[in-house]
Amino acid sequence: MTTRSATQPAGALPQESPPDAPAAAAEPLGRRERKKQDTQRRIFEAAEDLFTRKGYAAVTTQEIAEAADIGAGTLFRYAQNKAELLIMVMNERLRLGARHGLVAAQDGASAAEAVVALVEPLVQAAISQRENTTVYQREVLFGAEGPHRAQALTRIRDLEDAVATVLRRCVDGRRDRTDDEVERAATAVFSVLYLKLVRLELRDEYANGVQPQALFQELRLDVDHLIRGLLGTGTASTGR
Amino acid sequence: MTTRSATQPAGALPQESPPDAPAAAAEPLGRRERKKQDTQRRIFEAAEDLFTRKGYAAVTTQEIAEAADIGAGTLFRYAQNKAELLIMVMNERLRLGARHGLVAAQDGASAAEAVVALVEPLVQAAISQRENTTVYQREVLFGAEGPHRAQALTRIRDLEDAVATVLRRCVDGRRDRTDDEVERAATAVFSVLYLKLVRLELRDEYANGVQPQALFQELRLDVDHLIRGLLGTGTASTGR
DNA sequence: CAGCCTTCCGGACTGCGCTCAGAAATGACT
DNA sequence: AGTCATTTCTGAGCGCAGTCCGGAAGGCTG
Repeated sequence: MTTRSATQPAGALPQESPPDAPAAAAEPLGRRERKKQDTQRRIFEAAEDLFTRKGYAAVTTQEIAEAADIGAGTLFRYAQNKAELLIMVMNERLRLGARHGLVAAQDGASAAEAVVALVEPLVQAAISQRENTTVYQREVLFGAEGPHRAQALTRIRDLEDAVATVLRRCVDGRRDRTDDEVERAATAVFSVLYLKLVRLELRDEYANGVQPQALFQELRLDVDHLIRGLLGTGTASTGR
Repeated sequence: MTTRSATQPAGALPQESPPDAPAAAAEPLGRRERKKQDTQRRIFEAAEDLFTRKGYAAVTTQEIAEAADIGAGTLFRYAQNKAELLIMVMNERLRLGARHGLVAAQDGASAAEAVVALVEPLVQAAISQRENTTVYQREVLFGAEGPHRAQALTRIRDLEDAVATVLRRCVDGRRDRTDDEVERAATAVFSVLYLKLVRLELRDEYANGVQPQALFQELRLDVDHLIRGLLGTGTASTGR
């Protein structure tokens, strides 16, 4: 009763070019499959363009369907709902930023900087596309199930793991903390960052135009404090 | 362009019986005002009943209007949107639980227990009315502006302050932490609690039927770790 | 009570996300 | 090519949140 079994519409996301497909001929895609992928691509491009230009709320699913040159009903065979279209687009955007984040985290001077570097793509998105990012977070947290949302959740979990890794580097050699403690701390760090971002986005009710620099500084401070707590006082400024 | 000035529909919430109204006669309410308050009350009761019995999604604004015996359009002169109706109801429910929470926090054995006691009403609501609570949190975080949501935000802020107070009691005498540090810690504690709650509510996708006991235990552990961090290692089990 | 202004009410209406029953396309098999 | 089963597409239609404007009802003054 619950659930979609393994019958998800599958693909749907701009594939990470699988190095080599299993045995079967390299190009045995029937007309059907090709058409489907093409439609998928057109939908993605239409959604990306419209959402970016006009913002989530101002875009209707009709518009997207028309821009993708398909019927209004067809759209919903490729996405469970409007929100999933945005999640799809944002996932891709964040994926592109993620690599940079991971690299930056490697040579972040302090642990705090490393952690902040990890979430930088999200922060950048939050600054440059406030509305879409807000909706993205809302829907990832509270939206209906769907393949793209599931992927977003996976990405979040990965981010958390990455934070844990950074923290583990800090802890190593200092005093032995259990893995449990480190993971708890990672969750704490991430929770604070995430909610801070959300609050910030909502702040346009109070003050508009956030200073990116100030924001990053803020985040770094918060993380620093948390890490200091984890290490049991003392400065955390020498990360790795 | 932004905004509602001070022209909010005012009242709207089951008043905390103001001890004595300013000078002007005790009962100078014109028929109009009386009718308005009555309508307000009927809307509140209708919304409370329907949301509780059927759950947010299954209730239509039409239904509420009919149950309150008013026109469909009239409803929206008393609430900005459907979500505000739920927020209104939940605010009241949480307000009733809040007092108990504050008392429990006073004589909580450990600081962790005190903090958990503060959020107990929310947790209880989350357990007994999962759907409504989820919507409540979603709308408080991401919903459109409105008087009831504003009040919910205030309540959240108060809760955070209460947490800070508890923490301050812990810190007192141990080592001097700046207020800034304490407030940061309070925000951290609260963020973790809040997100944990949210995640838990969403977990019905994975596992249903949460054990209240286990949940509270979980929360207590988390808070304990955070406090230990703040205190700079050592047990935090002796709160006040 | 009579007139007038303001405030409030209500239900037809709009717009949008999403569905569904039927049409069309595709490919496998004669 | 012709038939048929299956997958995919489609757009008219539905339900619902929220709007709008014509009209009713309260409160004031004389």
